Amino acid sequence: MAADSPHPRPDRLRALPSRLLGLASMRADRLIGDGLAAVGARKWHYAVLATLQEYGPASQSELSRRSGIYRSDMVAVLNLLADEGHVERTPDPADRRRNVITITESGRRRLAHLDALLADLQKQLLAPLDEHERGELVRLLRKLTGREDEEM
Amino acid sequence: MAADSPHPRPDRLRALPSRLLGLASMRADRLIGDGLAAVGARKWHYAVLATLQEYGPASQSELSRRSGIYRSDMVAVLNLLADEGHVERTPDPADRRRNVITITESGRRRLAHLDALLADLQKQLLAPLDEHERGELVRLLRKLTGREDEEM
DNA sequence: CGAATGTCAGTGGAACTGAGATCC
DNA sequence: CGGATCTCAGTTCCACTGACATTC
Repeated sequence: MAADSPHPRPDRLRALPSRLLGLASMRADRLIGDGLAAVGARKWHYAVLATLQEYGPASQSELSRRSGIYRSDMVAVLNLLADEGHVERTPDPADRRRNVITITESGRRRLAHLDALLADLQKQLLAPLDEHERGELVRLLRKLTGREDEEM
Repeated sequence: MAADSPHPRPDRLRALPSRLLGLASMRADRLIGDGLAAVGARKWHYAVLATLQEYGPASQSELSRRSGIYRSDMVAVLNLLADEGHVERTPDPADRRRNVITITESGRRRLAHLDALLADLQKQLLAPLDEHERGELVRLLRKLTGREDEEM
């Protein structure tokens, strides 16, 4: 435990915000990823379904911008969601470059299911924090990522 | 928190702690990664050098446990650091399975340099937060990752 | 023409696994 | 012998890039 330098800063690693963020994020990813995998889903599927539900039908590029998924990767995600019947991909008659993506009834049910699951997983994730601290953490993270002014 | 009602609150994605953590972590990774790359370093190199400085010489397994890098990946990191002369890898006479890793003078200088760089990058990362909020964020993250009780 | 769209192939980093050789 | 250590090969996942044909 004894450091060997004349002025040892104890544990610079542990105090590094970037490192703490990485650690916390990795745990969250694991928890959420495992939870979703248990029902055969991935976080991207949830992201797309939720975005569709909240913003309505959209082109693939719009979906990309809104959900943060690259439009190259969006293709595979939509292929899967379409195969499962959670989403419909139809050509846009007004602009033949575009596909219009629409959530289906099956997709809505799937989303509701995932919503409940996600809520439970978030609870597990934030278990070490009390009620006030959870709110604070979310507030700070939103401020940090430049999203504090967006309406909830 | 998460609404699963027929009238969903806008932006469940944006409010998801796991997602905010991921976003913040990704930005931090980018910022720190780019900053370190600008001087030809990677975060693992810093992690290893800092761990050596604070805990003293150690075997590769010990280094792995302390820094969180997998044993398998540690090999490549140490190869690089040894090539650059920042670290010495000598067989342990007491246990010939082990290598004893020691930080060199050059490694100490490198670490000091990276320390200054890292401090600046953390400042940039936390720029959106005021002084008190930065402390709070670190405290909450440490509590979340189960590190709040370790001595600083 | 330039710009946007959907698609596919591929890169690079990081986390992780498995196995083999060596040694306690 | 079981178990730890170092090493290498390889896998999986993710964010990201480049290129291409089509359409506006």
